[in-house]
Amino acid sequence: MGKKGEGNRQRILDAAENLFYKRGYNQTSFQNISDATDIPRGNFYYYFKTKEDILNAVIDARVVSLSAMLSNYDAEVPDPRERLLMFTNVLERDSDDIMLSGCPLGTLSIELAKGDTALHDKSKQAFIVLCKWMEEQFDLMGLSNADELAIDLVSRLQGINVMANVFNDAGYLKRSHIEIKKWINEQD
Amino acid sequence: MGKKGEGNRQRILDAAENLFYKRGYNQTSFQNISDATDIPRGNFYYYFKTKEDILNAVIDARVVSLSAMLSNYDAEVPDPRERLLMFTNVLERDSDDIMLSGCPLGTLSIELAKGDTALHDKSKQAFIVLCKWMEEQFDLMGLSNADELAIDLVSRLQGINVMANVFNDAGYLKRSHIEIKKWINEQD
DNA sequence: GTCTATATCGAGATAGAC
DNA sequence: GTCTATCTCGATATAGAC
Repeated sequence: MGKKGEGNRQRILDAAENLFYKRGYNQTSFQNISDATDIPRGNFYYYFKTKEDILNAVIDARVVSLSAMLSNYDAEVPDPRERLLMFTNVLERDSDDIMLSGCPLGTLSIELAKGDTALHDKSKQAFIVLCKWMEEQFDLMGLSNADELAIDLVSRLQGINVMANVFNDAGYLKRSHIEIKKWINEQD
Repeated sequence: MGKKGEGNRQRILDAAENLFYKRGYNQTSFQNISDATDIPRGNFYYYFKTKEDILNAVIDARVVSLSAMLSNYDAEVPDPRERLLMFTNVLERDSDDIMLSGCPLGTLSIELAKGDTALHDKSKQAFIVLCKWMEEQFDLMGLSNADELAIDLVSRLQGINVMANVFNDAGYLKRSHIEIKKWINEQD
């Protein structure tokens, strides 16, 4: 048999991650998560003390999965510039979701910035991981202002995601990704 | 004597505009607006049929005030490039609010994108006004791809605002505004 | 571990007195 | 026009049976 409970915990986490993204954290109810998992509301409290606990666990899971993805690039792709280009390509793959719901990291952090400070701070973690990784890549490319380039790249990507979300414009998204990749190739 | 009621309507609108920005639309209650205005909850329904009606009126007011601001630039500043630089300077003036609560237009649209479609569509209106105006300025500057430049500029500004909001970083905000103004001056 | 029933609260909205 | 009292609903959270 084994740990069936951990399976339930993971299912709650997966459903919450998706719903927090598609509906927003505050607009996602336990009922929504229950409907998506067929796990009754009351059962959630066996795995998580509060709704905030679920959010913290979701962010932890995101940090882990993002870190794993980036480590994978480090292992599979020798050239740091190629790694950055590959990251941009992944965003292209998710462009439908981004047009509908924006950037998973950005929209969550923006939502939480308007509420509790502790949750907003927590949401920064994924951004910090991403920025640090990009800084490493620019550093490996021998660029002196790697920290500024990293935040500039994330900033550009966030801007693109916001506009894609506001206007639901696929053409703009496609064009911008080309521009971003051009920009990455120009840095030296 | 005159229309005291319209004064109340305006006070509700002003308080709602501020609270929707600082707390988010969904996280702002009638009680919050009541506390801010000293107008009892029940009275709101004399001026607005629903909470969505208040939001629609807030967005209408923003469109009017943004249009007025831009028309004022058109009247006061002859050079279109100077107008764009002046717009950027205004954002600099609001940088404390942006670090705390993000871009008033962007964060609202992002929040509404996760819910009702009609409200999200409504929230685009301010963006459309802004993009059109910027397009006009680039057009007056004799640039052929004015439409793309306009959305690129808004995109860059949105990215900056997101990062400033996520990281509460004043230094980044200041540096980015310089870069943006450099970019505006480079376009020809 | 799992599930049902329920407590408690605050939300948007309404009715009607003044 | 203004204000109070109240309705209804859905939210998070808890208690306790199985």
